[in-house]
Amino acid sequence: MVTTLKNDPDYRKMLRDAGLRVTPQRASIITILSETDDHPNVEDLYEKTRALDDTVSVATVYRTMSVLENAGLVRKLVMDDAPARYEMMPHIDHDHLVDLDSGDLIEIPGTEIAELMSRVAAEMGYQIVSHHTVIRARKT
Amino acid sequence: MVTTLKNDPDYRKMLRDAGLRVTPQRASIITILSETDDHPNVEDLYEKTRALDDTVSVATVYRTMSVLENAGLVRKLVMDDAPARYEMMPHIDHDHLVDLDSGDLIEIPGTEIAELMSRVAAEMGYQIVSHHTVIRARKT
DNA sequence: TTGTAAATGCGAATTATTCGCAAATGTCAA
DNA sequence: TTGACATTTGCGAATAATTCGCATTTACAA
Repeated sequence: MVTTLKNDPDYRKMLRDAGLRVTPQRASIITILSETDDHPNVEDLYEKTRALDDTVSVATVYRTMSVLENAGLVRKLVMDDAPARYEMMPHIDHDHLVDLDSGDLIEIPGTEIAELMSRVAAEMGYQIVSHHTVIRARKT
Repeated sequence: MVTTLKNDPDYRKMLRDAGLRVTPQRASIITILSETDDHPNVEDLYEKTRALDDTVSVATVYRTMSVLENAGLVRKLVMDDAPARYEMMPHIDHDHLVDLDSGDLIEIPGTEIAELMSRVAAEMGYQIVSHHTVIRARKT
């Protein structure tokens, strides 16, 4: 069973531009990840994608995330004590905060932090490729 | 073989204040971690500690890092694709940058980034417990 | 000094992730 | 349109980091 994919206008181009083949599995996975507004881990992603396209395997989800991360299309959020989570690379950058009581992962709006990091890195003679910031915090 | 420990004036007090027992294994591990200026992972730490005190086991190194992290005495640096690394909680906060070409982990001097994060978190109604920032970058 | 909860070592278990390989398939050039 | 061929895939086995279970030891408060 492979239901029709909601038409993401760009995923084919995105893949092509990155020199990657457009496979049905990649299309399904990207569709799911794009339509999700939380930050799924591989297991979440695998289950949701399966409901749409039962030709995907867990290994392919892992491989796809890895390949898309290298292409700069996906961001991996490395957690302290839980499997990694993923999001489509946002056009407007943001960081992440884990609410230690609820376990929720919240996006921090605004680009201030990323901008400051770039500036500081530049002062040290570096250009940022990616940054993983996870702030662990509690409501005051 | 347990050679004499270099006398760290405070580790006993640190542990006591955190409600933790002072064991020889903890003393050895803390001594090693305090005297190291790089950011060892558990394996590094285990090997170096062993040379000083062969009563420690890997499991205890893991447990000690976990317990000290919860007590706020040690910071865990979660890496993207490598085992976690550790440092004694610095008095002056700093962030970390991985040089993607050399693999080196470099400390970013200055507290600007941490201060900005606190401010932004405060605006969202949160108080930061800890933050793990690893910037991946390349020399320009 | 002693009773007891906490900490330890050992090795087995768990969990996330990667890998090897044979089969399938996307793409590009003719 | 058709091959040719490198890429990608599924599967299950392998690996690597970390945690756990349990019997034994030990720190330390009383």
